[in-house]
Amino acid sequence: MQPQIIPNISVDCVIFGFDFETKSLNVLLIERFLKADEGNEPLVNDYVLTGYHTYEGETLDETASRVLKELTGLDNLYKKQFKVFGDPNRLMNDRDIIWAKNQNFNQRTITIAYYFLLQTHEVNLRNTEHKAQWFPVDKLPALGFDHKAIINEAYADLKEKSMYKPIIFELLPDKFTIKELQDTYEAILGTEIDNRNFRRKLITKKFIVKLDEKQVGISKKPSHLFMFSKDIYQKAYKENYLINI
Amino acid sequence: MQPQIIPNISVDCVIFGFDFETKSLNVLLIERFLKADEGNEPLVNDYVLTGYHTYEGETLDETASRVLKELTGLDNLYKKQFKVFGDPNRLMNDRDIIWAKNQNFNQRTITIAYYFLLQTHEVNLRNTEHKAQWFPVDKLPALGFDHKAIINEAYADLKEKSMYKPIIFELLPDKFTIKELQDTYEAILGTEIDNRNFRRKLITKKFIVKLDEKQVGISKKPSHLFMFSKDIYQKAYKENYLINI
DNA sequence: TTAATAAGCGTCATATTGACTATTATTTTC
DNA sequence: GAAAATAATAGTCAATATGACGCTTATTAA
Repeated sequence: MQPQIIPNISVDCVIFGFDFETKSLNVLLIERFLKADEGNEPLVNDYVLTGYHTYEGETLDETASRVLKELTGLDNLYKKQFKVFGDPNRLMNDRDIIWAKNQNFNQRTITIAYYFLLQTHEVNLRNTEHKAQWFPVDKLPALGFDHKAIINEAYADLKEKSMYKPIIFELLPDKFTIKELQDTYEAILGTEIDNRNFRRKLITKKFIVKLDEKQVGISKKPSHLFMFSKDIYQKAYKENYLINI
Repeated sequence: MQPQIIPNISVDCVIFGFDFETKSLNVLLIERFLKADEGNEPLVNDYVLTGYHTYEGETLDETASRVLKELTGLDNLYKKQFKVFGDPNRLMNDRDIIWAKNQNFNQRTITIAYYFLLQTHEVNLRNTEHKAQWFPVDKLPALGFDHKAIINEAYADLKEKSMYKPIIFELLPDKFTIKELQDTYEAILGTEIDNRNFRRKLITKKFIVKLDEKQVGISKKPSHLFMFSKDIYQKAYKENYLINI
């Protein structure tokens, strides 16, 4: 028996993936398609975030994790509930009205938006029944509902947090090079960073731990691998309130 | 005619006020009271945040502003939607069940939590029809529902933001002394700060503007007054992405 | 063997910080 | 009206961090 959904409350998930090939911060979107009656243009043909209604008896965090798992098969990713979108007319552009009519929903719906962080290669797109695809966060396709706004707010939050919290490591593999770390920062912040100063600054942090390993299978000089120690970070910053406005 | 409420969605407001007399960050709470049938102990006698259901046709931000205005008469304060509380059993302790029965609501309700920032003396408590009262954020009374958790999350968010954003000025009068600014930081962060280093650090910021005015009606050496220039701040930080983990 | 390339080390001037000492401008008290 | 008390404000000094660079080294491809 299907669990009962709460019709006016949903969760939408912005799935951010960092792609090390293209050094691009991407968002995972699914296709929304509705064929026209005759041989005309499709009525709806755009992309949306993955999301679904909350079930009775389920927490919002559980809804978000369930929705993520259904699309990607993944669990235990960094998850952040960052904002609620509840404007009365948030589902009111033309395509959305056609879509809503087709899907038989017409109530005002409030959506709790989450974002998740991972690397694009962690997701096997062929496994998904939806047509899911990665898009660079700065080259998004036409989006349904208010999902463009949701993505932009998620990105703004991620950008801000990445400047003062070690959230960026959620986008990196466990073992990474300083250059990869820098690439990720540059992609998120949209800036160029001097490589030598960046190295110095990061390598001197105690929570960036140098491993006894080097990159393999790389042409050019192979780089050392590092890891992020959450433990050391938390110990160091527990009692350390600094004003930095 | 009354607007229609959305029964399973509400907004709760954490109203933070800084009290310069006691140098304490306070929260404005309203009394929740339900008399017992006989001369017994009251059935419910604790405090809650102010909050109410969203109306159809109203944005969540509008709900929050409306609720704030009803309690305090105030408008245009700093407002932050910081988290949603939607656990299925969030209203399930004994007193809450009694209260819910008395008020005829029993549905799962999801609440969107906001916090507001102001100075305690801006609110005239005698004007309010509810029994509203300020409590220091670290000395809260017995609270109904999950409101203790909501306040703690709001405080954690405020604390974090105050370290890297100029949010603290929302708790201060337009014209303030450096000592008042320091007191506010110390109260929020719960730390002691060296007065001389703090002065130097803040006074050298271009967005802290020294006025041609001094405190009046004070014994001891009167201090200069300063103001915060949002304009200067925003211009300076628009293009200035710094990693500070 | 050499060229090419990215990794990684070093330098220098300037700015910021943390920990203190000292001075100044007020009001209250004697 | 002088002295004491108190808070505001200025200044010092060593250590550390930053921004803007130049240079060396390890590796693979040619």
